[in-house]
Amino acid sequence: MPDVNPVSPRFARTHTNKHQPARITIRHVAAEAGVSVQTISRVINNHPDVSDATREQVQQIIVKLKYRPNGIARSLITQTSRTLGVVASGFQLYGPAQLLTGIEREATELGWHLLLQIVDPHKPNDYDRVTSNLISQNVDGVIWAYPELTGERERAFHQQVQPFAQIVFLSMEPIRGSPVLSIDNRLGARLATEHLIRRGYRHIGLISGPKPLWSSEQRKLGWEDALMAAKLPHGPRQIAEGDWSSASGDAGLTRLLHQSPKLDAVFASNDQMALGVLKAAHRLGRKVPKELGVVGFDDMPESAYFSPALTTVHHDLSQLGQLAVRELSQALHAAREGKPVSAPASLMLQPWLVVRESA
Amino acid sequence: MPDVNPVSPRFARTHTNKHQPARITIRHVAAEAGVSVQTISRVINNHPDVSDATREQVQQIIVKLKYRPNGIARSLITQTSRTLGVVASGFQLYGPAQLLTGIEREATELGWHLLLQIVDPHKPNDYDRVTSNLISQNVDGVIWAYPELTGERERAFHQQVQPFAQIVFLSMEPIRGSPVLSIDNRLGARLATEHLIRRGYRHIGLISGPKPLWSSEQRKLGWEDALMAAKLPHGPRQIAEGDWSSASGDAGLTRLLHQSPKLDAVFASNDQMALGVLKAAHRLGRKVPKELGVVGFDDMPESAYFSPALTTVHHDLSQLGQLAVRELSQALHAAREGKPVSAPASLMLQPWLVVRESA
DNA sequence: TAAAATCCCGTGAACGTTCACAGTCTAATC
DNA sequence: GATTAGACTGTGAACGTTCACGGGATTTTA
Repeated sequence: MPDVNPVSPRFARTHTNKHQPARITIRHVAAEAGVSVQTISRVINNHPDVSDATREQVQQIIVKLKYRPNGIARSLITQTSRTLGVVASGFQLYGPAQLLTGIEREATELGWHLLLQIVDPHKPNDYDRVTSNLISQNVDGVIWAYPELTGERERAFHQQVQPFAQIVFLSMEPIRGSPVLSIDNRLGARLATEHLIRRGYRHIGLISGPKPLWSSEQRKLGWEDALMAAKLPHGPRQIAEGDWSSASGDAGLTRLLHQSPKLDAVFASNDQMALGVLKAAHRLGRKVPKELGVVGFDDMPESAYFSPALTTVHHDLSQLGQLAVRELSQALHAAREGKPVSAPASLMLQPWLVVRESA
Repeated sequence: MPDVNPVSPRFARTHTNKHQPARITIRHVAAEAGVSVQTISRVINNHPDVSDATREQVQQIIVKLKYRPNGIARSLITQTSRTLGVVASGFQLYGPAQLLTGIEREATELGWHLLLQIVDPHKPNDYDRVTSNLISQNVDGVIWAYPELTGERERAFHQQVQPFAQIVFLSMEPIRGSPVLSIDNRLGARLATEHLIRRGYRHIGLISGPKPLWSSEQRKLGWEDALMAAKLPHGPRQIAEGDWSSASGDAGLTRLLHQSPKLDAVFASNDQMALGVLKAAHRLGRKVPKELGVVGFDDMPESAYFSPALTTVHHDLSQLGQLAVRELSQALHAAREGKPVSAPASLMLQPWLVVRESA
């Protein structure tokens, strides 16, 4: 625990609410302009039924008084908060961070606010809390970016939230009645493994992600697909489960080489674990790529600067996030205008292989 | 002109949400329980003046009807949204992602919602948009985590938002009237550089972060501090400006060695650029640490797995984020209860050096 | 020229909750 | 037995906005 040394002796700024100036409301503006509140409302919402002269004058007064419409009051009456809920697992890892970046960018672009809800998988009640929060805050739509394998919780969530908000699921198995957008993890893993096979490697191990995640499972399946097609071995002794961290990649390769010494290549389910693999290989004296082929998954910007530069699978999670917001936004606007709403479509983005030095 | 965001370009509110079941309100619960709405309100807010029998019965009905209080209506009357605004630059880089992780964790822990506002430094009007959004959404407090050097925009923001919300600034120069929490970047950089000096390196270059950022500037100053104290050279030819990316670290070292061939060590202002430096050194045939000492800044989890393992400066931005939320939360609660509020204190967290193989 | 349409603006209600206050009933006190 | 205190519950207003509707003045159409 680092020490926390106060730099200045506490700003003693007595901050009593009494000094806070009263908030400027639409009524103040109306009074100042000598018109009704409804007219002000029409101006700030760009409704046509206002004369140019009045509009001009009102706008000046708005600037002068520094009036800002109260979004809360507006939400209450319009029954829409212009907010999207995002359920995610945090953004420390590269993938989730990319995803959120894309979501965030597109959301501000299209004028949506974001209500972030991070789920702690270790707390069993966290799903309830998240569900409650989203409903309480009247979100118009939800992006579920927390991909568990079972789908049970997702279905429960879906059932509870669906009446209030449109939902888009990200990176998980298909769910009845709601669209799912995702990367084709299975294809990506297959491409990676096929590349290793083409390069002549014959005993190809897998460092998988955490078991309960759908993306982990899919990448494992892709690895199996390739090995089965090539009639190469793919038993449980060739698999080590990691947790996405470099440390787990290092430990994984160590264990794998111990279990099956003939191993000559590894597909790591993300780049950070691949980095751990490179490190372990170096320590154990296995030259990459000569004696050990390594392929990762993610294509983080850093991967090109590993030694040796990492061959990996590129995918664009930021784009996936953008698409999710766009689809959701379109569906919501359509719903608002009473159009027959076609829910957002499911889709899968295709990853591709980036060949560098490690295989 | 403040951004007066319209709710939507004229929508025909057919409002035939025929498919959507009407929302369950506090009135439904009251009717079902045969009591007044006020009693329901008291139950959901844990007010004491309710008999145990009534409370029990009401709670059952709440569960039965799946009633969720409408946070928007509540915010309107209580004049508090239980929301903190976070102004940041995105979370693609390690530092900001760590910071947001800490903020996020502590916020959910203490029951605050987060309204994320990402500023695009290239759009000049983005500050106005962010300010408007924060005020419109009635945030109770703001964490400003976007550290520019000038402080001009921050001061303008401070002036506009201060009447409505308590503000905490992160990682920037002190601002009159609001607390600033930060890492001691200057100290960290000095520690890094002093270590290089102790190890016998004499021509020590700097890969800096982007100019306009306060943290970049501070790290540069720390580097200068150490070199000046040791009476070693520290001219502009020893500095290359990067953009935090590995690519810029690579390019930076290349340029630096070109400008001053006697260079025998580099302090990179973050670990990702340090990775680029390691790569460039490898390509140019300079052995690390023998012929070139390298120290980074951040201590990302991956840095221990670089080759060679990176000597770097450790700091805990996640903790900084947590502290920011905690301070803010305390100040806001005190203010709510009408106590004389001492605004959150400014403080600086101390980083420390982690010695590995690269220096 | 009368009727209809258009433009512009205002009025009262509503969204779903909490606040301030006013009550009623029972138990305790003098 | 009257008074007081305490426990519990209800009433009407308010938060700041938009909605549905109404209506007068002006212009267009029949």
